[in-house]
Formats: sequence, C-alpha cells, structure tokens
Amino acid sequence: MNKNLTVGEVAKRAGVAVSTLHFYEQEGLIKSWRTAGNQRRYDRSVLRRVAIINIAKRTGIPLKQIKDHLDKLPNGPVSPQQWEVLSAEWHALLNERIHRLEQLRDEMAGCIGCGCLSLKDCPLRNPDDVLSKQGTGAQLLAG
Amino acid sequence: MNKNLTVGEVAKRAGVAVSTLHFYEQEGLIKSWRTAGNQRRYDRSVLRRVAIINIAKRTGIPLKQIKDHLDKLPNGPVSPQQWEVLSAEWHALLNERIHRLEQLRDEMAGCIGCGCLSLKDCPLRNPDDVLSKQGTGAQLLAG
DNA sequence: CTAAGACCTCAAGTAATGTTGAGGTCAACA
DNA sequence: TGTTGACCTCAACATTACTTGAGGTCTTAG
Repeated sequence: MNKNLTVGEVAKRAGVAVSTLHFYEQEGLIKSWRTAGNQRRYDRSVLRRVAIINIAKRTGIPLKQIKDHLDKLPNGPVSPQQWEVLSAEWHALLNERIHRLEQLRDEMAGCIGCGCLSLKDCPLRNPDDVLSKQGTGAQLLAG
Repeated sequence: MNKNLTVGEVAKRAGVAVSTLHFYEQEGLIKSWRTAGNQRRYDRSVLRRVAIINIAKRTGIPLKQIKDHLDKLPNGPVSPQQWEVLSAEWHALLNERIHRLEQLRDEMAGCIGCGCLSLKDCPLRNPDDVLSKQGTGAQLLAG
C-alpha cells in the first residue's frame, strides 16, 4: 500500500520535530493536503525534500535561499535529472564558500600576528566583501 | 600625542557602527573607560581587537566563542606572540570547518541525484553530527 | 463507545546579533 | 556664551529558525 504520511510519521522519519514541519510548510518549503478532519497528509517525496533541506542547512545556506532553489523544482516527485541541477548549483556555491574560507584562513595566519590589522591596506580589514554589510543575525558566509 | 579614542572615532576607523561598539562592550568583547562627563574613551588597541572580531565573524565564529578566545588575552595591547596563539587556534578551527564543508560538498554531489536520501544508510541523512542537534538560529558549522 | 494519543491553530518565547528611537547631556568652536 | 554635533541610557524592534504552551479536535485501539 502506498500509504500517505502523517506529520508525525514524516517527523520521525525525517528526523525533525513536528513543529519544524509546520514551520517549513508555513514558509513554503514543503506542502501537504488535509484530511476531512483537517489533519496534514504528505506524499512520500516530502521525505527527500526535508532531507535536502537538512543537508543544505548544514552547509549554512539560509532557508529562504533553500526555498528559492526548491521552488524551481516541481512539487511532488522530482526526477534524478532535476535533482542533479540542484546539486550542481549547490556544489558551485559550496566551492565558493570553501574558497573564501581558505583565503580567510591563510590571510588570517599571516595577518593576526603582524601589525597590519590596524592599517588600511590589510586585505583582511578591508575585504570589500558583501557579507560584511549584511546586517542582522549570525553571518555565515552564505553567499 | 597618543590620543585616546572616542566611540565615534573607533567606529569610523574600525568600520562598524557606534551601536555595535556599545553592544560589544555590553557583551564583554571590548572595554573602555569614562571621562568625567561619562563618555567612553578607548585605547588604540581596541582597533585591533575589533578588527579581529570582524575577521572571526566573517569566518562564522559566533561572538560568544570569539569572546572566549579574546578573554584569554590580556586586555590592552597584546604581544605578537599572544596573537600568534589565537591565530593558531582559529587556523585549526577553520581547517576543521573547511574539511567538513568539503565532505558535505562531495557527499552532496554523489547523493542528491541518487535514491539514497530516502534511506537510512545515507551518510548525509544520518550524520551523527552535533550540529544537527544545536537548536535555534542559523546553523553555521561553527564547531 | 470511549479514552489515549496524535493532531490542529494561534500567540508568545528563545537566541544571536545588532539597529533604531526617544529623551536628555557634553564638548568644542565661534 | 550659545548652539551644534557627538555622546549617553534604556527600551523596543528586526531577522532567522524554530520551540513551547494553551485550548481544543481527530482518530483509533480496545
């Protein structure tokens, strides 16, 4: 039987709280339909979606950006080719992020000990970096 | 003249808002003393401290952790050797972070397209990862 | 049929990282 | 001496990503 899933089942199998699923639905990251008694039911494909969301979160991609990427996919089951596209996009994103971190690491090593941090020409102090302008919340190199 | 700095001067030279300096002081990341008229004055060394804070933030280290590291330093001027220690610690931290991101990137590439995300044995789905338990706010691999 | 457990909504709370505003004081130049 | 720009405090708001609680409904096993 290709049973549909209740919110509790999804929560358990996806390893997230029920409240998280409510929240994701509210934010438009996942979808459900309702029973006659107003309870949520999910297609199995939601498990994969939530899994993807969790992976992306672990890399530091903010939910809104995750949503934007997921929005390009059809909802319901998604073909391997379509996941491939997503994967490639995020791969590129992650590469960038890794690259930035590597640069930061190397510059930091050379820079903290010396005097240049107090000068204007230090590459670390004046990064011309969008992130340094981004405002509130934890900054996470989520470019 | 080795002038002491007002909050506005520090803000301008460090590239942060005055309110940010107030906030950092409140959080114990920087220190100041007061004039007779209750205005803040800073030692020049605060510029370097703020610079360091900014760098650390860019790498995704949360403020509290930054504070913990800075707390090990004397306040006021810090010797190159002492900065060196800090630098080495953060270098190691960053290396770990970079490594995790690389793993995530590689696993993602191999994993999103295939079917394993819906199964229990996917390395991405069940990471046994402290981060996946860490609760609120944006998660940023800040291990 | 009934009771327990799962589910519902909506509002409020939490944590990190600040920003904004109101209401009032200081300092420095002319 | 006056006034203007910088500074002060304290409270409230903003954002992200959820969690918690109150008060009430569904579903299902016995």
